[in-house]
Amino acid sequence: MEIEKEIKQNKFKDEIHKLIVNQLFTGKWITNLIAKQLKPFGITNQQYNVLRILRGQGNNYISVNAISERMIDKMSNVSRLIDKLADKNLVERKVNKNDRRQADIGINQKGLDLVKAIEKTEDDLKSNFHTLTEGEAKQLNGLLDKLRG
Amino acid sequence: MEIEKEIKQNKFKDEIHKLIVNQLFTGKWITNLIAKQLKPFGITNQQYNVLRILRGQGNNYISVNAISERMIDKMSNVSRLIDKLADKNLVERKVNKNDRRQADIGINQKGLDLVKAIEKTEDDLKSNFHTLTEGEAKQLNGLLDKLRG
DNA sequence: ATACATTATCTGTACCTACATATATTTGTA
DNA sequence: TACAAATATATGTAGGTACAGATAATGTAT
Repeated sequence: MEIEKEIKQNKFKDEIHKLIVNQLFTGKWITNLIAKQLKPFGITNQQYNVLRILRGQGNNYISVNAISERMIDKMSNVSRLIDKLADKNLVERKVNKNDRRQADIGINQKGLDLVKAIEKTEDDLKSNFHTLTEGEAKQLNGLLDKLRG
Repeated sequence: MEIEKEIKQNKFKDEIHKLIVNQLFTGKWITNLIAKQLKPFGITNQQYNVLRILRGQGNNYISVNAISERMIDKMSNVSRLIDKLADKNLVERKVNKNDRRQADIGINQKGLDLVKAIEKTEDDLKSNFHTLTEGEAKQLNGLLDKLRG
């Protein structure tokens, strides 16, 4: 649906203003789709983002900082996200031997199993995105990259 | 910058997966730009969204529900946002005479002055978006609308 | 070796979000 | 008219965000 109808605004000052609103709205739309996907698994978007980052590291533990740098939302409070994941017994945390300030984090088997289970529902999520052709998706990716400069 | 570099991920499963991440990241990027713009004025993104909606209604008061329908983030808790705006003396709230369940909200002079002051900083915000031509912005808007179906 | 800056993480606080539930009022209907 | 359903808003709670500041360990310049 056109953004004008989504928020009942029939006129924008200019194309940039419309783009800002459209972009925010669409980001929110996707966030909500993912939240719904994750809800049955008792996990939040940010927690899932952390788990996937950790899985991407294989058996290596990585620092809180390294996780931050890889997150979609860099401003997430990773310390407390890790607390939550540790409470749920999905990740392990240990003090780095060379630098005792640093906490190294790794995903455990339970965490890996959870990510795998969630990934089985990926098709459901992706079905929301079949409105675009592969070419259009590429074009959109290019424009977003260009937008951010 | 390419999304791959922004989050240090060198490969996505497919174009859709990349698009999801890119879209979320870009939404967050804009949200943060706006938050920075608003910070000196002591107001949050959602509060600003409500104030602009109210200003768009001229001298008419509108219901909490009507505000929700016009918000970028429909899930915002408008009741409590209005509480905050009323505490800051930027809006007025009165019970609807025909339907006493309904709260009608309107912006006052102080609120209008604040919106006006913030709008004077719009050029700063927009300067972040000059990476795209007018045509590309239009194209991007079209793709976003199409994405959501 | 000591003092000072830097770095990595954690904690405190105010605000926002998502969802469930509560309260008050109005509407529809037997 | 009475009463259940629907509607409009408000509240409670768990989690997340943004930012400031605390804590502890490490690095560096003298």
